[in-house]
Amino acid sequence: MNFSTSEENYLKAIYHLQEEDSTVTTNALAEKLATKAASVTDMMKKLSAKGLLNYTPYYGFSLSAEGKKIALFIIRRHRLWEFFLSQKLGFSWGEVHQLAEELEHVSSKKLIDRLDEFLGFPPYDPHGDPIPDGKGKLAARENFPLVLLPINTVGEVCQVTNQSAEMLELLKHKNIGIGTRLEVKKHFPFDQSIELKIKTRTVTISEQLAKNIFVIHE
Amino acid sequence: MNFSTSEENYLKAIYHLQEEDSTVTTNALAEKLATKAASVTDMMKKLSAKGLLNYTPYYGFSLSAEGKKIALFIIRRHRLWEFFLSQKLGFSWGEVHQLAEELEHVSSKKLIDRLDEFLGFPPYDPHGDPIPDGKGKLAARENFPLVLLPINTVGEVCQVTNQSAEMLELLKHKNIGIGTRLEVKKHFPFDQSIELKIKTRTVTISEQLAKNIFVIHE
DNA sequence: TTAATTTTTTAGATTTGTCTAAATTTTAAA
DNA sequence: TTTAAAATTTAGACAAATCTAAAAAATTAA
Repeated sequence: MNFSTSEENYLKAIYHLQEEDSTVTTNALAEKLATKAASVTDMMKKLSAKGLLNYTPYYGFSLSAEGKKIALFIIRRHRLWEFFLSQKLGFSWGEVHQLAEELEHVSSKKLIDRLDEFLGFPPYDPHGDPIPDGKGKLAARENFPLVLLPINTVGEVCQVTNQSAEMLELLKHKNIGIGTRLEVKKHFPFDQSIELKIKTRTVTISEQLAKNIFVIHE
Repeated sequence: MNFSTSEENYLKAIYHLQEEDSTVTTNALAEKLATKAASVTDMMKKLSAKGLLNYTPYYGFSLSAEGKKIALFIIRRHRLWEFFLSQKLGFSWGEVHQLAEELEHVSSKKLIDRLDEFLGFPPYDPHGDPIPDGKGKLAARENFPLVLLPINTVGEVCQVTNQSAEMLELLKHKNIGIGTRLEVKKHFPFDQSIELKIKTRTVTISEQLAKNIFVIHE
């Protein structure tokens, strides 16, 4: 089945709100979509009639199994485009979201599967959010060495191997610790050093150091 | 200014019809867009009010300078996406058009300029049609050696250098002559030989031969 | 547990793009 | 040059998605 841009935006928004609360209210959704409660009710009836929602008037709604499946495919499209924009076209972290909002509504499954392949089946988007695979499955959140974090992508430091005093001194000097959120800005091929952005600071670290820092996407 | 998908489709269709006839009729446009004459008239009033058309009721219309400029930018988006789909995602000549129809309506100028750069500023799309540059200029139609024709791209043989009897014999055998339309399917890195599609046939030619065949896009 | 407040839904209007059917204008034919 | 045919426009209706204002239901507070 095929859905309008508006229907897709509603499904996606409901999915995201459900991550926090399993049942979503009319007002919460209206705020998220920058629209009015009355408009939400209208759309809920429509999506409900299509079997994408469990909806009890006055008591909120949640995605049906089918609705959730569709939402995940929309999110898949969104995050793959974000990855493309960031990695291939060099857009910054902040710019990709808005553009992906538009691209995500081009719904050809074949296009998205080819794009996925072209990008090397990335498990996370530049914001660190997992990208549903061709079957709608989300990658489990795993940690991996900082050197594998793609350009323009955000990670959170979760582990540091090699706890020598020398290394800890260096980390402290650069103000990097467990929980630090950092974004990879550049890889220098000459020495494999990496330029990071931490909040507003720009920091360069050696390959040796990067290999010992583990991050999770976030 | 920003335009709806529908307005963009009308502008593009008028541009293409104008290539054949400088003034476009209501019925011709209705047929091209698979819609009704009455709908066309409605839209003509709207585009006319926006200054994109020269419109005399009952006497057809043509794009204003501004309308033409916008049409060229839509065509730029369309053809760049076609090139991307063909060259990067491996879609065939026949598949790219429909997908590009959807992608072309994502209108961020920055996105398209970055895509253009990423693709290496291609002057022609896979159908051989020229891609307007960032200023809306179309490449002049030039001939170049077959070896430079990108994968999944159509060219028309327009010149054959080295007119030795041996070469002409080979060309005749492969049924290639001036005016032959061919599509490049594959480059084999091992010997630089090229696999072509000519109508429904698949033909392989050597690098040596390909260097002597000149084509124009289209 | 009743009244006040908040949330949600309904009713009716609006905009965009489309349609059919009727009216108008132009073009072609007798 | 008048009439018939074809093309175009107008008028009025409809579907999708939205809005405001009013009504209905649920929640909270006295």
